[in-house]
Amino acid sequence: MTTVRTRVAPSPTGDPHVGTAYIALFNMCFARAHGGQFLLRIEDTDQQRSTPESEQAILDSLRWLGLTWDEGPDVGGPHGPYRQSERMELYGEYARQLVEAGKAFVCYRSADELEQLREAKRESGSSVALKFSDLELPADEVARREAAGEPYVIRMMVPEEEGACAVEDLLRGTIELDWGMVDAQILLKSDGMPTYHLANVVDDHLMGITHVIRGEEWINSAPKHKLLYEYFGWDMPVLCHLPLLRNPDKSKLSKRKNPTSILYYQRMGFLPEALLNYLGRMGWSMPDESEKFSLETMLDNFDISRVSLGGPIFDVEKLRWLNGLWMREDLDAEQLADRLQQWALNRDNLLKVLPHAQKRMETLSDFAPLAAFLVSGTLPLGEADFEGIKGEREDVVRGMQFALWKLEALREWNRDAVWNEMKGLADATGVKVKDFLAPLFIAISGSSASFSVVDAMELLGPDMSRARLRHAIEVLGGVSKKAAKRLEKEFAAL
RNA sequence: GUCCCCUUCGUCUAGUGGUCUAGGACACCGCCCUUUCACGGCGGUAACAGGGGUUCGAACCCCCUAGGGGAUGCCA
Repeated sequence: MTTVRTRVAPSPTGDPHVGTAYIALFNMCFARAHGGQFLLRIEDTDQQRSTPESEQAILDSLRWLGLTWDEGPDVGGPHGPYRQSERMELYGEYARQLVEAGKAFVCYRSADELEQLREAKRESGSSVALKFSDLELPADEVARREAAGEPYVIRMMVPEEEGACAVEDLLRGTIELDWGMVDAQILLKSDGMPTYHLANVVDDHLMGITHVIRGEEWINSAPKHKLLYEYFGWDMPVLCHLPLLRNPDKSKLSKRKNPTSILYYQRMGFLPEALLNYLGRMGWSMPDESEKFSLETMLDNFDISRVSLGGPIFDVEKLRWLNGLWMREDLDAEQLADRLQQWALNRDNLLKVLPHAQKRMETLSDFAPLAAFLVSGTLPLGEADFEGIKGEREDVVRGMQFALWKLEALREWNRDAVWNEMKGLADATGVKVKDFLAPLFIAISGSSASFSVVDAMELLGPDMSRARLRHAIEVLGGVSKKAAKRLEKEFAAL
């Protein structure tokens, strides 16, 4: 039986990434096309990242898109069968098993030492991979550190002699990777949790995974995984690496340069079926090259060999066109009315907005212009909109860029948290809060007369708020690469 | 730096040795429809990264070069 799974890693801010949905979609299609199972696995070896909320957000987003998965031995998530302590025990056991078999070793090296070792390797011009022979400490030193209770990790043994590891990829054929580039990968971190590499191999074995379909960024670690399968004596699943979604500048799709959160597209008013359809067109085509197709149609026609290997650029323009097609062709007026209500014009949403609007209304009709910015996507801003703002343009842009960076790092999105960040920035840069907020007003609401900007940001949510700031910065001429570097330094110094 | 992957219009792609003076879609431009704007219809501009092979024949196979991306973490 074909069994595939997608590993879902929550981002630090909990945004469900379109790249995750992309990989999940292809996993699901592959599994279904082979009459197999499609499982989801939430990655939670890092407790900092993975909270019940961030896990839930991702599952909800995937469900919103219309993806479905099977209940496997472990689908992860906040109520998954393995909790942290159990996971520690499980992976710890496998790691110790390898140590006993001489396939892994305990390493007491400190971060500083590692830094020095790598530096020395770099200077000597040889490859930078750290092997057992580089890391090995004299027995008495090991004993000393052990007695002192110093933290240690478990690393895997890797071949030290010249040679290459041949890895089979479903789409690319055989790939040869030099062992010289592979270092003694940490399997178990000093906190007792496994790294991706160990968890990945162990989980996949336990889940009975037969095919691994993942992003191209994993090709280089395939030798480690292959070796682990050999060490454990397990069958290795078939590997298949999908191309990476790209920004317009061709770099790996990142939120710094592009909205990447599914929530953003949701709030922007894209239909889930259109977004999924678009993702299905990234690197893949229907046999008849049709542009618009449902998930069901994709499933019926799925053939992994129709994946093209060049990294596709995520083009919002084409997504918009496709979304328009879906709205025109697949929804009648009744259904469109329902969609609009679900999307924003529902009672809950109105009740959230009204407390801010009511004071500013004299007639019911005042509502629409007042709230328009909340149901808009990208605001039609121009440089002229910022003319009334005090200060040099350069300083205004800097302030907004700083605000954007602060907001990108913000874990919890609410009025007070946003306010604290903004107030903190204003104080740190020696600008009056009022003046600091003025351009943000324009960026967020398109006008200087509106709800308090922090209230507006709370209502708008993190993704749309950040996107508007980004847009405003662009409108004001943007930040060049050089300037960005300088600003980053200044920002770090705050 | 080193290793790996990738390379067809600006973008998404079709193409798996002859049917390719390279097809479709988005975007752009023009025309038609229309009281406006959209939608829709019709048409247009626009690509095989470069160089060597192999072959009767190469977008397709091989090699080199270039460009892009990724990896090089106690992140995934």
